[in-house]
Amino acid sequence: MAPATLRERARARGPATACVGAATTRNQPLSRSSVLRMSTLFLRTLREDPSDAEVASHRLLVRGGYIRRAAPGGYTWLPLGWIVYRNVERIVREEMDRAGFQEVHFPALLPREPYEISGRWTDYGENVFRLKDRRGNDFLLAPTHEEMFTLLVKDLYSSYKDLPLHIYQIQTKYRDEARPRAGLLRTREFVMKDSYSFDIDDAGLETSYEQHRQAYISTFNRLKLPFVMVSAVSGAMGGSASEEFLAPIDVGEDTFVRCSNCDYAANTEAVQVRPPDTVAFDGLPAARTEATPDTPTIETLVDLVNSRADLRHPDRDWTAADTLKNLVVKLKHPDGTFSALAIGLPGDREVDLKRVEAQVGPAEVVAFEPVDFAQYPSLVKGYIGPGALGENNASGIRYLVDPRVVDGTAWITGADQTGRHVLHLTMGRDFTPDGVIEAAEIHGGDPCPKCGHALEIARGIEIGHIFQLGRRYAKALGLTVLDQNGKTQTVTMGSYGIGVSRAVAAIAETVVDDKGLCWPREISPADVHIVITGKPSEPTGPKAEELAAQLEAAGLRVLLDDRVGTSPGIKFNDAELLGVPTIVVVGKGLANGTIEVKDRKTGVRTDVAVDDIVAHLVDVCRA
RNA sequence: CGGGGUGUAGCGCAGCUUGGUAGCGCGCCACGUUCGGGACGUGGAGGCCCCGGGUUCGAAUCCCGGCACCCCGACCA
Repeated sequence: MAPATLRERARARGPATACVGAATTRNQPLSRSSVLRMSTLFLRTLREDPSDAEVASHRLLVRGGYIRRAAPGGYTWLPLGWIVYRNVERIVREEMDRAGFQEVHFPALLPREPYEISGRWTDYGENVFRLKDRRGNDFLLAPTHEEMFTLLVKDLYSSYKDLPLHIYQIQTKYRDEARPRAGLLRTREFVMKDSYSFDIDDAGLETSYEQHRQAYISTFNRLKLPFVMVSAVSGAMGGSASEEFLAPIDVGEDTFVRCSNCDYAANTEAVQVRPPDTVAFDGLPAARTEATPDTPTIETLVDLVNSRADLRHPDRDWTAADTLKNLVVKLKHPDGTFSALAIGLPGDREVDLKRVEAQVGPAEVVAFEPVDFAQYPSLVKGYIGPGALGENNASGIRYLVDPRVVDGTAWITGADQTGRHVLHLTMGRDFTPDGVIEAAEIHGGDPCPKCGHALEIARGIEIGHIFQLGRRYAKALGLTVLDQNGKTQTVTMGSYGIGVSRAVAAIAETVVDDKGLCWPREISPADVHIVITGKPSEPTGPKAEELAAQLEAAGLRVLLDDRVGTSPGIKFNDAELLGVPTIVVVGKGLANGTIEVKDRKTGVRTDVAVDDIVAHLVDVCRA
């Protein structure tokens, strides 16, 4: 006699493994099996996209019940998400350990002092979460741990014999981001694996850096995360050589260039424009100042000089690239003071503030206001020229120019008088700036600094960053060791980070399709997702239970959709949304002795004989 | 921190212009039917309409002030 209600039927079906204890209303809450059961999993998939999620990883991780937003810039990991997160973390840890790095673990809550000494209590600015203890002492939630690692090594080591040393941690970091966004891609609390290397000399640092580079390459390969290694600038961390690992994905926040011909790739902030050859001054026309009425823009200026016979270029038309645009910005320094900076660049280029800030950091670039002009009477708005700029000229404002401005290049530029411009103003002969700055926007098609072929521009998610920090922190915090000669040496350091929680989102980004996620096997919450279809009275349920137990015994991780009364369409769609790489359907085919195996990624379905199914799946999953 | 958008049931949304019983779809609960691609019927539960002031006999709706979220900039793993 068939059980009367759905619930009784569910109970009647039960798991193949022994049901422990008294009858319950759930299928198997007390079973020791590690099979994940959809009937009891703390999971709710969403039929529709959440309205606040824009990027694919955010949308699908929420829809698939992997994460829930808990706070501005903070997410809760649900059971499936936490499994995925831990898989990623485990891979990172295993790769670090394999490289011979040793894991330690610091507090995230730290006192002010170390950061005060390194200068970052102020340099890090608003991005640090600061708090006070009951006595009013300052603390912070660590945004990164250079200081603590440095102090720890100082605490324990004092000989060159102890070096090199590589230590790392996997830690929750806190940054008070002005704008968290895109789900896990930019949060205020996130997990980072940060490593530090300690060496006695520069050659050692080079070696340590290279070791980390290799460890990162194998880590990202194992995470199945496509990446591009780009030259970078080191920002607030300080230091010299630095490379970023970017997953080339359009929703990423980093813009980078890569050469269409050679292996050059760089963050746009780090691109160094190759200067043209200098030109001898002999025979170059003398500079001349001309009235140029009604030329408020570069465009109108170029039109005017091209249309006036007396100003025309002898061989060709003038273009915006012949003009030298000068603009003034203010630098806001971490201590709250301001200074002015003038930038000169070809008129066909806009200023890329990110590039500027990468070079003036930790100062921030802010707009030069009309009130600021009042302080510099020699600056004529709209007609600022090299004549007024520079530390030795009227304004005294530091003047840096684009690398394309080399000796012998001639420019049309402001004459520091309203309505007047200078033509043929020649660098090195008529003016001398205080230095060079990479401020100009990089355009697709610009020449590669290495080989001269065209650059292309792409976007990426920063998943890793490696730096040669040098001695900045060791010096500030007094980390020294004695060398072979008994002489005190300041240790040189490297710092290396992987965004672990961000990597989960980056991986998700790279594996989405129109149906949902599709995890790399090692990261997936399970190896196989078994879907049971058919009426509860059919043998598909018990057969699937048996299969799940066999697969588990064979070492596979199983997610079993044992929900009763859920229509097959929902189960199929959920399976595709969740993205376990192998989907197994125990259903119709069973009558003919087959079970269907579907590859999530390719969609290819194979009917496999019941007798062969376990061996087949073990093969598929071990492949 | 600038610009734009949105806050109404767990989720997705309508209602607001023109003030008067808070609605729809999905999900959830109960019973029955159904069982290979987001099934059906019947009956239910669930709301500080973001918060605080104001106008009004009466406010989800109008006014003022906040806050939150999302997107684009600015800033960063």
